[in-house]
Amino acid sequence: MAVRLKDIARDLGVSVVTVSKVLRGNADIGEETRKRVLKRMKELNYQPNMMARGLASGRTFTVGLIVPDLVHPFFAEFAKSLGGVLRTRQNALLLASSEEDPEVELQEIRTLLSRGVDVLIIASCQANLRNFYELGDKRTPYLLFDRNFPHLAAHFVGSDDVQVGEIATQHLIDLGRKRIAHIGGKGTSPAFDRLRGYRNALHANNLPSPTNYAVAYEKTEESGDTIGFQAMQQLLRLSPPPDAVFCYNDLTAIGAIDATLQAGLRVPEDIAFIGCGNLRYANYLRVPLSSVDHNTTELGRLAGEFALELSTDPEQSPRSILTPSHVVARASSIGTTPEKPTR
Amino acid sequence: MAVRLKDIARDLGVSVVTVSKVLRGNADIGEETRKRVLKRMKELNYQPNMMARGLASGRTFTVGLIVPDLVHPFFAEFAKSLGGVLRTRQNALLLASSEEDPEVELQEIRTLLSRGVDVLIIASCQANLRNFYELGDKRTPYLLFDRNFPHLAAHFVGSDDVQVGEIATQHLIDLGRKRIAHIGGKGTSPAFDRLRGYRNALHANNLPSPTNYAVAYEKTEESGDTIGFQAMQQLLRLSPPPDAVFCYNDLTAIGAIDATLQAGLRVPEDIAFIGCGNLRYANYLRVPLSSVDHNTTELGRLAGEFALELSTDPEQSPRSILTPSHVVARASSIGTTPEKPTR
DNA sequence: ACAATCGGCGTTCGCGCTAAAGTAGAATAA
DNA sequence: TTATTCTACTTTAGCGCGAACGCCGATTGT
Repeated sequence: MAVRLKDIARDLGVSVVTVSKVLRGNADIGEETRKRVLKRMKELNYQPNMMARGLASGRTFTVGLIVPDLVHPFFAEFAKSLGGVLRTRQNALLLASSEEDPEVELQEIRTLLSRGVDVLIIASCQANLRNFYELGDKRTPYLLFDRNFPHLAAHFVGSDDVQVGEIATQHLIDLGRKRIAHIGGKGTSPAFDRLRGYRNALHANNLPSPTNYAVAYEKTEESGDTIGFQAMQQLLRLSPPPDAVFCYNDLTAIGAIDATLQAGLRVPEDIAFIGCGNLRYANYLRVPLSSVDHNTTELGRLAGEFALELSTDPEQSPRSILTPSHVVARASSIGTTPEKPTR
Repeated sequence: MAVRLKDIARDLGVSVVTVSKVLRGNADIGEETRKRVLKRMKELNYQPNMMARGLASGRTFTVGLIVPDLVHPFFAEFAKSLGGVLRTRQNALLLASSEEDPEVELQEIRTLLSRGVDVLIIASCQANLRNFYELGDKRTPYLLFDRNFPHLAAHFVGSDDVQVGEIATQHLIDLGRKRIAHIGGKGTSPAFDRLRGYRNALHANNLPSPTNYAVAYEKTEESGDTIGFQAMQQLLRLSPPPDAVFCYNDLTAIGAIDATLQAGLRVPEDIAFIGCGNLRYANYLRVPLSSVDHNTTELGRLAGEFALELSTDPEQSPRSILTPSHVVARASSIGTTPEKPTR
């Protein structure tokens, strides 16, 4: 087995607790003893057994994260950034994916709780709040991200999605577009809020917002390209068709642009597009894609700080952190590719 | 606190061990008692405390995974697939990212071991084998993936990268190309093996393989586009320049194609390209990109099965599982985009 | 009839660690 | 002096579980 406190204590002729105290930086140990213990720990390459520590102390220095889809660049980047913050503070990340399935999500919540995570960060794929009631009677604090439940008093970290909808739409308006459509998502707070932002912007500029210009689909995250393609075909049949489209995400935009080009129209001359997410490859697409960047790395960092705070002090009143997003303009809206690739 | 075995035992007037035995499906419990216990477990929504179980039994039903980069689609997809397999078998996934930094990797190995993972799966970013010596004296079995150390007798799961190099190069040869270059990676086994496959294919077809046609760079994973761009500019200065290029990955290919187009050449008429990884967006790029698909989901599944096997039976002699890859041809090599998007 | 067996359950112990409560001796205070 | 307070430790008592073993009454075999 690995080295235990007991081994170090035996070697040095002190008690296990003394060694444990040195490990945790407890004040009431003499300088002499502390040095001897630390020296021996290094020599033996001691690593504390977190299970034992967790059992005894109730803290595991582990944060749980549940995302709907690991492959999605947004969640992957968030997880990466979060993991970086946790690592510098000696915490581990226990990561699970719910595959956009509420049943799986529930199971993963159980799994993580049974592993004793100190905090649970979750982008829930649920419509209702069932799973969180179950969380309620536990001691583990949780932190929602990306997807919020307005009626649940919970900690939250995410983009300001109303603002996302506003700046994306405003960008199209600023380019002189008048008939702006929206291909949106369904059933999640970002989808809802971006739609609201879209409407806000149209209203603020006295532009019409015909109801058939705003369409909403499910599964925009997994198969956005197909959905964008179909949705755009639908929008193209309207008369007049839109001259600009704000898409829920980049994949949707890619599909929508595809449909537009196949219909013999030009992008952005006939129809301009903007997506969300600022995909890594946005600049290398057939039509380089304008997009709203969510500053995901910063989001992950903030979530990490917040989570660590919650793990030392779980009893805080609910707090929301919203980060601002910004538009990255490329050919799909402004028509000329910038000299330098923009990220 | 959460429900414990003790609570159930008290409620039913039996001993804790009896309840524990029911939980684990131990044979020597009467049908009557078993039913009562299971019923009460459901009522109280009992979840075993994995830390306690881990301490007492030495098994945690947790698999650790360390990848160099979570955001990389290959690793993300692998992790997703692996996590799926583990979930169906009641195992959890403890995920860490080494950020391509051997120091971080070492720290993450320690972290995961101190959490008592039953198996450690790792795509190491190390050149030497230092970290694994440390692993050696522990009891935890480990499973390398993607990146192998030929001189280390270890379990391995990954693509057959020699074959990857061969089929990619053969694809270009089959299209009639004669001057085939390779923009490769550096310092990892896939980079080395793909280069070997490339050479094999050229040799088997009696084609020349000038040494300055095979270039190798580091950091191809993180900033492949930039590297591909620069590498291609270099290759274009040769005389004669190549008429086809096999790129280490898709991002490199994207950069290389960019350089080619900027030089006023046509893809694939003047130069054909093939990458590796079969990026989700490969079909939507300026030039839809031909690529080698690694069947990552299957790879993750196999790794999951292997890991579970190792966790129940750690003392196996080293075994390697290599999965075959296949070419997905798109415009960057064959010149015409297929009707249906191919994935 | 009596040992041998077996199904069904309980007891004991300890995994590696920490929180809390000692304790012995030295220093300080009244 | 004698009580008080520190300092630097040690002892005790679990955290929630599982492995190993123990035990008791009922059945079986001869």
